[in-house]
Amino acid sequence: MAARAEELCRERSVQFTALRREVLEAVAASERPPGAYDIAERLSKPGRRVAPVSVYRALDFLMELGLVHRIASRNAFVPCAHEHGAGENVVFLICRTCGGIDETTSPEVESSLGRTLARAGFTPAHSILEVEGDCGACRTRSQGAGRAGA
Amino acid sequence: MAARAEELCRERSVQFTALRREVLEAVAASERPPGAYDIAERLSKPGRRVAPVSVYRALDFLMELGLVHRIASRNAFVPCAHEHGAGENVVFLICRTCGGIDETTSPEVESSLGRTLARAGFTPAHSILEVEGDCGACRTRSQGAGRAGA
DNA sequence: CCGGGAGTGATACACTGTAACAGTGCCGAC
DNA sequence: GTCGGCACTGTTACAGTGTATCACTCCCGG
Repeated sequence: MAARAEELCRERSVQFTALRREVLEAVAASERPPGAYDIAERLSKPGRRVAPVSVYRALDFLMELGLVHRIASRNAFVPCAHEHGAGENVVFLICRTCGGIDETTSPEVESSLGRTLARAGFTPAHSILEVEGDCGACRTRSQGAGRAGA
Repeated sequence: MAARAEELCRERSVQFTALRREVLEAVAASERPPGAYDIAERLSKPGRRVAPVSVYRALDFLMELGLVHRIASRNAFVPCAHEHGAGENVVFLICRTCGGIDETTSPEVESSLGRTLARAGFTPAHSILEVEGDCGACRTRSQGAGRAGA
């Protein structure tokens, strides 16, 4: 993850600083997509306080690079699971049971959305597609209940 | 707008109170999609203060009925422009120039999204699709500039 | 009259995000 | 080497968004 970030930063001649790496790692390491304040708390230790505003700046930077996505419906952040550049359409699958967020792309959705927008005379710059529901793992787990081992 | 709301409330045996009507009308009357605090301010007059919390309650109620939608990327609310019930998929077109938000539906997008989700083993409960860009009116206006009359 | 539920008012608070300014370190110009 | 500029981070303060909690009213049925 950090390796790709470094590469991207070299390409664009921007700095991949320690704080930015730490924020990226914090996002990547979290079970559930953390909020900015969660990240700030996580990075703060006795003797070193990371303010939310610093986290926001790092997150903005990482989002610019497409390394992190923002989940608008949750005010949370997820590491980008693919290697798409910024600007590509992503579908976020938000599990309301486990709280996990998966990411997928769909050329099919993208093209049909493109047609719909064209029909409406709308020029898209950027879109958000978030679906809340139940992920396969959680559904299986709840159906196989009663003996839902470990 | 209010007529349809009253009908819906009768059907479901819930109350369409004065406050709820006022909030609905405030949302419908706004040029730009207002935030909850905007609505609260709008409904407050000397001698009568409507607290944001009351507005939120009314908005929750109205969203339940599908009369109002929440724009997650803007923390704003729009009146529902269609007569779909809750649960139907809607695409929001957010113009970054005029700030207006248009609403459309697309069975095409809906079905392709459905297939994508099925492929991912994900059971959707509810989805958010918001596109930011330029609406036709604004694009025309900026291109026809220089003589952009009234 | 009494009890209970729905709705609202009011206050306080938690959470999310931004503005503004100061300090630091790096790097090129001189 | 020193100066000045730039990018980055720290710090404080604040604006904006949303929720918890309790009190009160109103209505309605017993």
